[in-house]
Amino acid sequence: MTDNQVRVRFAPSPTGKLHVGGARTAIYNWAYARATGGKFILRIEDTDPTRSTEENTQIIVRALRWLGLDWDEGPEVGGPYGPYKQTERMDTYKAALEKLKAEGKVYPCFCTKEELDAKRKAAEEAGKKYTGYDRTCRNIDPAEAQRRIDAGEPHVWRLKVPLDHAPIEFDDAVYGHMKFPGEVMDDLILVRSDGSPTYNFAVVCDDTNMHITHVIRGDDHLSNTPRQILIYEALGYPVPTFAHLSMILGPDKKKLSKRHGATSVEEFRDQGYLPDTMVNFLALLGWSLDGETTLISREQLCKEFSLDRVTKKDAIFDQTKLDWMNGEYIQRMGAAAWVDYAKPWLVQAGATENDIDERHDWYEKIYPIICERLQRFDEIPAKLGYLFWGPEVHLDPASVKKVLLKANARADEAIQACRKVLADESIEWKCDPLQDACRALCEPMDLKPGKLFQPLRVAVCGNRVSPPLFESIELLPRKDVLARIDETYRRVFTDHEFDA
RNA sequence: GUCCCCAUAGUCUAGAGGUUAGGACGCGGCCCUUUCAAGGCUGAGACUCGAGUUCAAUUCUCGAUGGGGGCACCA
Repeated sequence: MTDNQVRVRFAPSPTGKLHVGGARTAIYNWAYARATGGKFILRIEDTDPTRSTEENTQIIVRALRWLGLDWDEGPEVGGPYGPYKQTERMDTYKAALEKLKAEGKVYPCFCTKEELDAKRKAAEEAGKKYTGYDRTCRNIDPAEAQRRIDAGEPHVWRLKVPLDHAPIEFDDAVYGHMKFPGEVMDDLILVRSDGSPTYNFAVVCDDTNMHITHVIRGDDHLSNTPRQILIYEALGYPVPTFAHLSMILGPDKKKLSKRHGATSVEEFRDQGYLPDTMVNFLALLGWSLDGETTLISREQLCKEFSLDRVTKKDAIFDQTKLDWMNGEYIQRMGAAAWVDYAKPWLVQAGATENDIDERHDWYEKIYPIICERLQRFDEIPAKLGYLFWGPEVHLDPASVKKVLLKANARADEAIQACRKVLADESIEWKCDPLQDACRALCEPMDLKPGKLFQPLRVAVCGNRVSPPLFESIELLPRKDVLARIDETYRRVFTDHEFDA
């Protein structure tokens, strides 16, 4: 390890999917490491056996990979300070506990969870403030304690917090100088009765052993920090720099949760947001480059990110802005990348994977007509389905009524006139010549362009709203276009299917 | 209850002891236009409140209010 090199970590607990708040924490850690030439470490905090699963670990790792984050040490890549899963580091916590035992800085506590819960409840009901553990077991005679341990009585190990400890102070890289009164710190549990370390204990051990220099994490840990500092002090370890990040809230200013809709990276991926969008959006939710920049590349982020421009204010997750941003990225991604990324949704629209692979060029021609009217990839089936109908047309009843059956619209005439032009094989099957030839009908027929083209649009695309008409026609085979027109004419004007 | 944090338009944010308080999303209007978009122009919209410091406070201090988080053998 190089002296003074920044070492940061993202330490998720695998109890669920990767939440966007966690994702932002990961991005900030990653960007900070990249901006400072430091190391970014991924550590899995799986000490809670009831909620942690290997499957969740994989989900989180996959989500981080999808976002395009890479770590220098951690699962899948290894590193000099492994293992990078807490359940595999039990011996290190045990060693730390032994050290504290030897120095008399911890004591065994035989109070059961039930007793503690009862005391807490009683205090609350009596209207008194609960001030933490009452230190009942702190004064048990050591010999007596040992006898009870030897007898197999369940016990936890608590930190013997120095009585009348001075206020605990530290400088947070985001919040500035922090000061917590020492007397509110109770003797927190370091090791549970099953021998496993608690979060606060494991984090301190790991961050020290992994030589973490900056702990960048959620604001919900701010109040834990003084407790952890107590542990650092007891262990005689150097205290890292802390940087706490504000929370991400839902539109109702409550902690972002399922009832607000999508909350996990995975869900946003499935809705058709690009990784670049997510990184950009999350990066700027609580950090700014200059107040002007709204679109920022990974490269720039990795170059310019700094902790001193992180805001302290909680941020509301605004999916409308995310939609806009994703649209911007779609417009910039280019045809080839678009086709590759759009594959699953194109298949939903009616394409087949084989066809996409074999006729990639054709699919790339869709991009120019759709890229500026797409914000999410999951809009593809609805917006591009008509390209995959073959000779059939799925007529939208409302569009038929508004455009084809509108009184005095002369839609039947318009359709037939356009059909004649489109059937003329002397006209090249290209957007411009076809469009020009159809447009030439306007004057002799005394029809405004809209009156001529909208009926055709419905007949070909099935809907009065669609991507550009003649660009679409060019993408379709002539026989299919004519078949659709014929079908529309028959159903609407001959069979009167939509009259009722 | 207690400890801690936060406070610029609906949202994300920039900002300085004296600014016409800047940008972006969204919203309104106009232009463009065969639909929808995109694009261009344009409009409305903010410093939570109350004291104090100061020639001057939205910016500094204190208080109030509002919002958030912690106080577990969860992380």
